[in-house]
Amino acid sequence: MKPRILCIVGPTASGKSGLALALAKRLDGEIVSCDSMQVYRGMDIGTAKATAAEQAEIPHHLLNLIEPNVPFSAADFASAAEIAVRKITARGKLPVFCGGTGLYLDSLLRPTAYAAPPPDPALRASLAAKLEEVGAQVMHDALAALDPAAAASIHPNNTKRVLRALEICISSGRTKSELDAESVEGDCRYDACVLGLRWPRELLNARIDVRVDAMLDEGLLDETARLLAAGFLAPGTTAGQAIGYKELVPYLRGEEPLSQSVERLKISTHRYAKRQMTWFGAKDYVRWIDCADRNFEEIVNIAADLFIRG
RNA sequence: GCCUCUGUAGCUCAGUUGGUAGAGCAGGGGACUGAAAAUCCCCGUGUCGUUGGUUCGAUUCCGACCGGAGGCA
Repeated sequence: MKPRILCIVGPTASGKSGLALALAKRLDGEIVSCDSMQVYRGMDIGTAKATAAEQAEIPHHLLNLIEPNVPFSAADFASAAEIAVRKITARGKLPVFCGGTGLYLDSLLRPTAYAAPPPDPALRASLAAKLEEVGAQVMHDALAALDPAAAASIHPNNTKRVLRALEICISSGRTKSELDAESVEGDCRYDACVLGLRWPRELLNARIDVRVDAMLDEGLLDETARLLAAGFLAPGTTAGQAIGYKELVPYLRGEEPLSQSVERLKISTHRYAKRQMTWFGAKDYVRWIDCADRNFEEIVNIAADLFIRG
């Protein structure tokens, strides 16, 4: 018998955290964050991390695991999440996953999809150097020679993926497309109920704008300045790619007015939300709840009902 | 008041030696199998400020007018 888990997904600012908290209370659960940025310490306001008060009410897992300059991957998430689920279910509680990092949830729901070898930092660095030297097209041609199927599905400009596929071929001696073919749908260790929160685009963007302003009121600029001073916002670092910080750096450096930085932050977040909707929208394991014209109580009831009925 | 520059996509601007126009950003759609808040792909008709004139044909040249910026008084 697979353990049951509940997962709340959706774009940023869709209300996942509030819903997860309410459901955890109602269903006797504990929350597991499914968010690539909330694992980092010191990134609180900008990642909309659960507050201390919320964490005191309901236990939260997978927050504040590491410093912002430490790499973390989907597979790291999957193994940490399995440990968290074991602990939670051992106490007789329900694991309630909550977060917008689709790849991380995928790594949990489809574990064999991550059977490829882990990243090899030295190999990765040498491939990156090679890319600098010969250009994207030559790297893509090299992949086409080793793994034509993978090359056909990856655009030459998408160098991150081209390099990852090359890395898999070189370090495992097998092709990425072979390994992909071995991954099976429905191999999840859990009996997962995945609920997605959906909003019309304009309403969601308006919610995002309100939330960005609220984050600024809560001290996002100070938080950003702290990360900047600690050297965590350099391009290429993990924190340096988090939305909510990199957009404010030009203002903190005196290069542009605050209003302009804030505008860019809102726009980046709109675009991010759109990518999340595209990702989750393509997943057939998500059951959607339309949030427009419904109050919080109704949404909680609908979600609880969907979970209880299975 | 006079002179100069300027008015082209939601924004910033290219451009057409006269044959009705294209980039970046924004916006829309999509992909994603160990970096994912990342990375990448596709999508551009807009009274070319208004109005007369020249012309087979004007957004392009000329005039007037209306905005905007600067200069001289």
